[in-house]
Amino acid sequence: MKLSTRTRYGVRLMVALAANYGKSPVFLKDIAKGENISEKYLSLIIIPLRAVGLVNSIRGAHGGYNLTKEPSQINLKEIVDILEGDCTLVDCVKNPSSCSRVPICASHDIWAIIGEKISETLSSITLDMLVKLNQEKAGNTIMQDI
Amino acid sequence: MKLSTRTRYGVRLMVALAANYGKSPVFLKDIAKGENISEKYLSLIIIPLRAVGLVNSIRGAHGGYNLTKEPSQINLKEIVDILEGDCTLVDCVKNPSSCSRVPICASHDIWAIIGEKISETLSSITLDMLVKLNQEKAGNTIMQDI
DNA sequence: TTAATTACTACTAAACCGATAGTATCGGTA
DNA sequence: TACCGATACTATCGGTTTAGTAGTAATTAA
Repeated sequence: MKLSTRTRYGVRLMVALAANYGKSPVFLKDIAKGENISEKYLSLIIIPLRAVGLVNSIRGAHGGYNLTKEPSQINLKEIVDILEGDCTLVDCVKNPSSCSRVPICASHDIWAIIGEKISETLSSITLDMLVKLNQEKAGNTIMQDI
Repeated sequence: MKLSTRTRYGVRLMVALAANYGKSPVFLKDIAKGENISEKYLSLIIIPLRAVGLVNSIRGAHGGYNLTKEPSQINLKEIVDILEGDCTLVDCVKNPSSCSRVPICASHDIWAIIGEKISETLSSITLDMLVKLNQEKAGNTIMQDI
């Protein structure tokens, strides 16, 4: 039940974009450096995020990426759904016809309930919350350093 | 973030054992037939469940398996923890030293919170609840058939 | 025209996963 | 004691997925 590296990186990428919201476009190169992630790999991860309209890209010199919406209007479920496929723990929740046991299987119902809980929690967390949390943690770290 | 087949099968295995609690030991062969799962594969899955003391085994002719506790005393988190390793979405929650970014990473905190939610929900669901739910679903199916 | 940047396609090495196979061991029973 | 039915253990395998790399094309500001 682990999240893929793709999703983890994708969330950090989106948080980095959120931290820059309202400013000029960000180069993927800079995010890659800041997050210590391969730029090439990030450039693959951002494709579906752009395709679905969460991210806007500008090609060419002085190009870069921007969020298309305010960070408070983008929640984690949107990102996980895109990068992970969905927020369910078993295939038969999203696609009941994939298993003939669904009508008689109690576990199916349980996995569906837990998937709902996960979705609710992810939906309630927006990018601006993550940006703030990052700032707080950075502040605490500095305080600790002093 | 999908559950492994191992975990899904393991839960169904435990529910089948729970449905038989208090009776004579069950042959894995019979559970395999009832759940339509390879007996050999189930025999691998049950090893860690036995090792941790959730299941008791009797070898030899007329052997079989039994739960060691009442179904109401066994919850899903125990089973998932054993078969899946843990109930966390990312490694750095269970093992913070696996990532140097943990002290400054907001996503880490978020994944930890969601993992907590999942754990709580799994803990609240016991095997006897699943047995009852199975019985209800079986009843409904029969009603539909008539 | 050049340099910087995104866009796209292909590939690969390694890990993981579901499952199978075969043998060993145990224990009740005839 | 010999046999049969069951669990216990170890090894292996093929397929899929995953994380990541490589190279080239397209775009645009200067």
